[in-house]
Order: sequence, then structure tokens, then C-alpha cells
Amino acid sequence: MIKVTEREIFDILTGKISGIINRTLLKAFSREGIDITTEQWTVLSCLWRKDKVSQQVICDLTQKDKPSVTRLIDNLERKNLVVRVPDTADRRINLIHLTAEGASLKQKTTKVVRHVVNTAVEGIPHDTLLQSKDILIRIMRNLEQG
Amino acid sequence: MIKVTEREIFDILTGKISGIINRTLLKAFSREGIDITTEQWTVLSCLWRKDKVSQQVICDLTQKDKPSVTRLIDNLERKNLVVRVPDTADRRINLIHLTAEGASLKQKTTKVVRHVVNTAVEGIPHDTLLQSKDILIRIMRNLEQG
DNA sequence: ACCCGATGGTTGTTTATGCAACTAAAATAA
DNA sequence: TTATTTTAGTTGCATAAACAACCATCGGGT
Repeated sequence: MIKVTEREIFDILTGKISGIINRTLLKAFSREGIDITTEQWTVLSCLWRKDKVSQQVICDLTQKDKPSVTRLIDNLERKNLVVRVPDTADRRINLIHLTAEGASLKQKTTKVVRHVVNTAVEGIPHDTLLQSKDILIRIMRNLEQG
Repeated sequence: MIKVTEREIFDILTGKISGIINRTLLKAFSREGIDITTEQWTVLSCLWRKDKVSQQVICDLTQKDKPSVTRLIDNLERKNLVVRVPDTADRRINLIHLTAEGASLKQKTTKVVRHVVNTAVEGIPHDTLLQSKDILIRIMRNLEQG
């Protein structure tokens, strides 16, 4: 049933590709003087789209567990990019607010990310790319249920 | 130039998919009583294909850096799955040997991995899968050069 | 023989993940 | 109202990655 090819796909998905992207992006940030990690960027991305959300919302958006988000927020807070603001209505909740500095990172960072993405997909037809995206989402769904 | 769709692909590649696969595989190992991590499995896979290789060879095969492999081997050695054997010809080199226990994990583990992969790609046409694989490899190449 | 650059590995530090155990606050049930 | 359960977040522990600095050995050139 299973062929070598699926095995290769698995190899790729388990670390290789995401590792390369991770390293590439991290270096690109560093080269541009942006002092954040790829994971921190993932969290900031959520906030750039919608600010002042709870840590749980960030968990859902990033697919990270609660301890991971707690510590990412710790580190972002230490860098003065976000602050935890207690929710007045529900005192269990921290609303994560971007600082001016955190918000200001958006432009420069987005440019860097866009460049890396463009490099990554260079020469790949748009419709092929779309199809691959669908496959990846399908794989994700398949695994989430199992 | 760049569209939302590429952004989505990027989101997926940066962590989400590989994270899900990682977690799925880790849980599958644990459920079957196999006490290794996904990363340790990656190293063992190399050795199951070709035993008694240097750490540097493992670095190349797994795309991990030297410190990562040093510590993975540390942990595998602690679990009695591999041993470091000094190369007699070149004393800088450790040849990594599978123990009987390490070798014996292959069958059971392979079965688990195969099952996870089958779940992941369920209902996806084979040719579509092949095409997606090519795209991922292409992206990898694009980034390796940049 | 000697120096020196290249190669193979290790160690330290920071950041991140997975899991389990925990606290505090809210919501629900009794 | 009180008791129980659920939800939000934190902390501890083990594993892993990136990066830099380091040690030991090998090999080539002089």
C-alpha cells in the first residue's frame, strides 16, 4: 500500500522543510536587525491581525499549547514588544497588547517574510502551489481527526 | 506579487503541519510503548538503513547540526539503543553502532510510522501527492540556494 | 619535525516544545 | 449558597534546536 514516495513526503514534512524555512527566516530577521525568533514572529503575526486577545486565542491561532504561549509571551514581554493586561471582566484572562515597538515591527518584518516566501516559491506555477496547499491542509485535517 | 495563498502556505510550512505530524507520531510511539522521540526516530532511521556511521554522516542525512546530533546520540546511548565506538583509523571519529535493542525497534516502529503516514494521506490521489512532494522539494532547493 | 588549517565532536547559553501538576477564577449544579 | 467542574494561565522537568566557543586529531606544506 505505502510507497517510497509517501515515505519521502513524510521525511520532508517531519522537520526538513520546516527546519530549512525556520533557519532561513531566522537568519533573514537577524540580517535585517530584527531581534525575534520565528516562533515569536508567529505570535506577533496574530496580534498584528487582531490586537488585545487572550493567550488562549493565541494558542488556538498558532496551534501551540498553553505553556508554550506563556513562555513566548514572557519573552516578548521581556523584549517590550507586548504587555499582559488583565481583563477587567474576567480576571483569569490576560489580554495581550502590542506595545508601540511591537506594532512598529510589522512593516519591516512583513517585508522580510515576503521576500523569503518569494524566494521559496520562485518559479513554481501559482495553481500548482494552490494545489499543494490544499494537500497540506488535507493532511493536517486527516491527522487532527485520527 | 505575493497573494494570501502563499502566505497560507508559509503559515502551514512554518510549524503547523510539522508540529501536528510531530505530535501525532510522538503519541503513536507512546501508545505502542515505544519510548523514543520523533527526532530520535529520525536518527535511528538512518542507522537502520546503514549502521556504524560517524556522527557527521548523521548530521548530513538528518539536516541537523553537530551539537544536536551529539545530544541525540547522548540520549540514545542513555537508552541503550546505540553505542559510540571510536574509529580505529581516525581517532576523531565516533562510529555509531546500533545495539541489539536499537536494531530490534525497527519493525515495530516502522509499522507505527506507516500507519500514521497512511492516515495522513488517506483519500489523496497518488499523483497529486507526488506533485506536492515535488513542490516541497523545489521550495527546499530554492531556500537552500538563497 | 613543525606549524597550521580543516575536520569531528563536545559544551554552554538561550529559546522552544510536550507533558503533567498546579493555582486562581468563573460557571454550573446541588 | 455551597460544592463541583471547567477554563485560563503558570511552573517544573525532559528533550531539542541555533549559535558560538572550544578541544582533539588529522593532513598538507614548509
